[in-house]
Amino acid sequence: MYTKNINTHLIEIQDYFKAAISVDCVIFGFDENELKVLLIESDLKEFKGKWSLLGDIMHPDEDIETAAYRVLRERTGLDGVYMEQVQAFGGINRHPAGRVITIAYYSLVNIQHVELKTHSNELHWHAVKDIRQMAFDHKEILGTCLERLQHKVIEQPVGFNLLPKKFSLRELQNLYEAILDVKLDRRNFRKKFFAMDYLIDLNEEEQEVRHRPAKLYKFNQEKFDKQHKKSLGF
Amino acid sequence: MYTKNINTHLIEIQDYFKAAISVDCVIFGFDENELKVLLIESDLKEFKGKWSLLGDIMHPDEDIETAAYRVLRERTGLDGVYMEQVQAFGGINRHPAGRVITIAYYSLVNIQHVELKTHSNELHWHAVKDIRQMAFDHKEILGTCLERLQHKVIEQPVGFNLLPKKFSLRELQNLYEAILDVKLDRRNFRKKFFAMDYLIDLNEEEQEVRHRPAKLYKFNQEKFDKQHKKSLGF
DNA sequence: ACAAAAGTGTTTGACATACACCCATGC
DNA sequence: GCATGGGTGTATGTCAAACACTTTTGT
Repeated sequence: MYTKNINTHLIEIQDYFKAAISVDCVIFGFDENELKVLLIESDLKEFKGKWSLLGDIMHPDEDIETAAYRVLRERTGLDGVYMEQVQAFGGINRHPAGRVITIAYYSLVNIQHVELKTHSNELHWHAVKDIRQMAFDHKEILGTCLERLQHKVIEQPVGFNLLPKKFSLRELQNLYEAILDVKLDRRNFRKKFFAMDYLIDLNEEEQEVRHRPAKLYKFNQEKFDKQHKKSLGF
Repeated sequence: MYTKNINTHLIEIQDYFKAAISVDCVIFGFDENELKVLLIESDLKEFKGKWSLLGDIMHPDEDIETAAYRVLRERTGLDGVYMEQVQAFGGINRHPAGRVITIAYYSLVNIQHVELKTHSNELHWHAVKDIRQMAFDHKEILGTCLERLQHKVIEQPVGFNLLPKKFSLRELQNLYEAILDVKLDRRNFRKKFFAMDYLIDLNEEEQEVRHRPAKLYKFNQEKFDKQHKKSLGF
């Protein structure tokens, strides 16, 4: 028995250059105390009326991550935001047009910074927990990305990317409760974040609330980056 | 500005079906108290004498995971072993033959069960920590897979897949020390595993050691599966 | 008897959990 | 003054870390 191997035998490859690669972006936002995701209405007849992730075919001259950032930029106008590759999805019949393998990314954006392009009125933010059906295998992709985010957010303070620069501890807690779908104890939550020591007290307060205003903080990104570099052994 | 989107606009896709998808398997084994990985010598002129992961082009009629299992089976004769997708690698020039996106998997095998095929004398087990250079971007892929394994092994007891059915606690500890590249306290390690309660005492002992023989255990896979199902909400 | 590794318990500190009251503001 | 959420501390349990001596076997 002879085993073909792309890494050792080149000649036979050309027959195989027939697949398409796409990227699909799970763009998370946070608003009204809910985790949201940006979706577009599919206009494929196969998925009429269903919602779809934002994706595109990867161009021949860009690498995968570049394609994912391009999709994000084209749809939200944002650049340089938090993004992480999750995994590839490649079921044989996942796309009606042929064999399309998609690489899923999720990104965390400040929903206030997103200005939906005027030509994109078919774009909408959806509460993640209310989503029932989606086009393609996008429900599965969304589920996998959400799980990854849940894991990530308890390991590293990436949640700040979903918040405005200035935020109260209540907002931060609401965020974590929305992502993890749990209720958290307020005092213990505060203790944990103060102990982490990534919060900078801005000596400002909430405005226009009809109760005692909360103090505002910002995330100490520089300190986090520095400490994280260290832990990576640089 | 108009944004092409594979999920909504089909007509333009055909131009893009020109990429190849491959799978690359990081096949981990454990022997002589070292974490090993199964590699093949590359015979591409570009990578003469360099070592390469085991991979192959995905066939048009199989999904990605099937392709990965096929590579594993063809190279090791093994089936149904532990495997996990890690992520896609798709740098523009990562493959000399053209645009090849590869999906990386790692798998954990009992190295004693692997019978290297006779036609595969170019296959060798390498100690992970001794590997310097590899063909393609395989060093990066290996590194990413190792990190994923390190994460996984502290969350779930997947390490058993690397050991013989019967093992001593010393072997188990050596395994964890090799994977995580740390020294562990023997008493705390034993405590932790006994507390997990996934070890079945076989009432057998090591043979032919020139010191007090250790007791042998096996992993209670059924119990683990049952508890894990529960935690997934089934 | 000696070498070599197996086996075992206790103490300590750190961290997560649970829980209730006073405070500042707008109305 | 009342409704609303902001802000705080303590007690308890759980878990990880540190640490040294006895036991069993082969030679």
